Amino acid sequence: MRMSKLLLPTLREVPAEAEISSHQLMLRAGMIRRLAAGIYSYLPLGIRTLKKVEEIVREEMDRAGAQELLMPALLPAEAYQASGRWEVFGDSMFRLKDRYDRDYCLGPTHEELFTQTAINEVRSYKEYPLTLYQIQHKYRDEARPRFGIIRSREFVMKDAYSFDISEEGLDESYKKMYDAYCRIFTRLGLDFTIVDADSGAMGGSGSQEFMVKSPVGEDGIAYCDDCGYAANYEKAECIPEPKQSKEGDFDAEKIHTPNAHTIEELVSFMGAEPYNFAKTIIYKADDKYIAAMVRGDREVNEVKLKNLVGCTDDLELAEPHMVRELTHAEVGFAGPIGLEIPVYADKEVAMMKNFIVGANETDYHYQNVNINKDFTPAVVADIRTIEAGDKCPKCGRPVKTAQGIEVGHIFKLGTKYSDALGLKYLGENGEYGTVIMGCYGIGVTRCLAAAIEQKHDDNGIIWPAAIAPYHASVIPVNNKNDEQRACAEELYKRLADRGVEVLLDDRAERAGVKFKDADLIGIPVRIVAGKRSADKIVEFKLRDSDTASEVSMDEAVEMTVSYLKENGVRL
RNA sequence: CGGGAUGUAGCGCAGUUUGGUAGCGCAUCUGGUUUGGGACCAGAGGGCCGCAGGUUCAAAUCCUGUCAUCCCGACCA
Repeated sequence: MRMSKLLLPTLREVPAEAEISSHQLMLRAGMIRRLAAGIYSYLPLGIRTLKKVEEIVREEMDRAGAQELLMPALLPAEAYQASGRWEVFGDSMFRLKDRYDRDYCLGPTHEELFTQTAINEVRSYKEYPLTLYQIQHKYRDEARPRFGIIRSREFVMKDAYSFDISEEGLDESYKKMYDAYCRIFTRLGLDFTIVDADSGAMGGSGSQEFMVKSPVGEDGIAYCDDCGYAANYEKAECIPEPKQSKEGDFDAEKIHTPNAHTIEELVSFMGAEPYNFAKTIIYKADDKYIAAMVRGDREVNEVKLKNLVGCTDDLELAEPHMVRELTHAEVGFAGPIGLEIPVYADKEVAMMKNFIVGANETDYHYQNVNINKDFTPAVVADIRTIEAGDKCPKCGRPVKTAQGIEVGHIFKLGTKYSDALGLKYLGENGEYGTVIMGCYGIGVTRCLAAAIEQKHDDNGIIWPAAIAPYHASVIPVNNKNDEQRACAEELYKRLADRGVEVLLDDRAERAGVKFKDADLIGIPVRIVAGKRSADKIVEFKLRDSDTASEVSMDEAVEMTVSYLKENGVRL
């Protein structure tokens, strides 16, 4: 491709709308443009990269035995009404009506449609197992789109669904997808971590997420370098770690703590440590109210608590007026003693002695409180969020924590949708059985952002060769110099003949501009035709390296080809 | 949905406090000089100052409303 003809509107300055590196760089590199909040157009460079990711996903899904099909993105309401998700999705579903006032939506995910397809098209046990997938646009009216294409309202997802007639079959289908995902993300050049994830209200017997570690990731993960354990915060089991308590038998004693609402304020007011306190937090779980207790230096994990309580709808902090009504005190002075709602205490709280809690009276706390003497929790369980340095639940060594971008999620669904929609197979003895499903997603567009977040520098993107929009860039330093131009043209042709996707920067720009753009858009190989062009000596440089070498044109071609092949490019 | 911020040329911003001809840098176009890391000189084009009301002789500027965008939080199969 001649860059003089390429629609490549690079930006020198960082658009004000972009906060994180990948978003800034995708805008500056002329890959995407924002049309509305969370809705993006893909310019030539962007769609080129996106297609490369899609193609790798497609190849590996096909290799794993999955079959591609394509569902509509525009869906009638009935598709979701039978499963109940027309209501469940709530505001996050884009809804619309046709001219006859019938309800439609833009598909946020397609479990129902694939299940329905199996119902319509498959009858016999002989036709299972079956795994189907599509690469399709998804629509979710996110409460808060952000970070460019990392959380957008329209995005490309590969979603696959497996159908089996036994649990063992599901395990096999799941494993195939797991392996395919490993190959996909490896080929994409992503450094990923697989974590155990919460199955949550979906039930099911297992779920894992593929994460790219990044400070801008929206999910917290805990991992252990020693034994390989990895889980997201919702799933990571916390091993209680007793902290030194005040020993001895004391009676609970009310103390005056004016204006001390938070642990920090209490710590400075009383001169105690955060772990001498137990926080009591009032939650609203569906229509009930409950109290959660964790040690003062810990945080409640709301997903764990939600699963424990078994609430189906939302678990959220209680409104301040309800806190006042339930505790008879201002927010910040809640405690377990005399509280009339169930208390869910973290395991660590159960190990504490003579600790400090709110007194359910404004400006008062109790000290020397002891569990089962001064109050009895309804449930003792793991409800806190794991922290760096906590014991690894598998090997006991300290875990590390990181933020991760979720690029893939695989899930054993079980029979949730086949039960709801009536997906059965006819078995070999004429009996009916319920089909067991799995679902498997990859955030295709998100992978682009993850790759950029993972590898870039001050000058721009550093693409993994396998998904770079072009493999190589040939730059004649001075476009008006006939020898340089001829050398670049020849190199351009020879690389293209070898199957290399090559850009020729034939623009009437100064060398500096061409170098800056090549770096910004992250082309892996750069070959410069400069002063020695007459002798067919050119400069070879990799984007991911700061050294350049002068080589013959022949060598430059071979070096390019072998570099690309070594990095997963099929020429 | 709660909190905060911002809307002025394609992009980045100043101007708003104290109302009085709409500016700067980059980008774009023309001519010339340059040519190995975002050149220089000269010239040119480009604006419903987010939108709608209101106050005023006069509104980018003051008032009211509204819309949009971004950030923090809540939410996220």
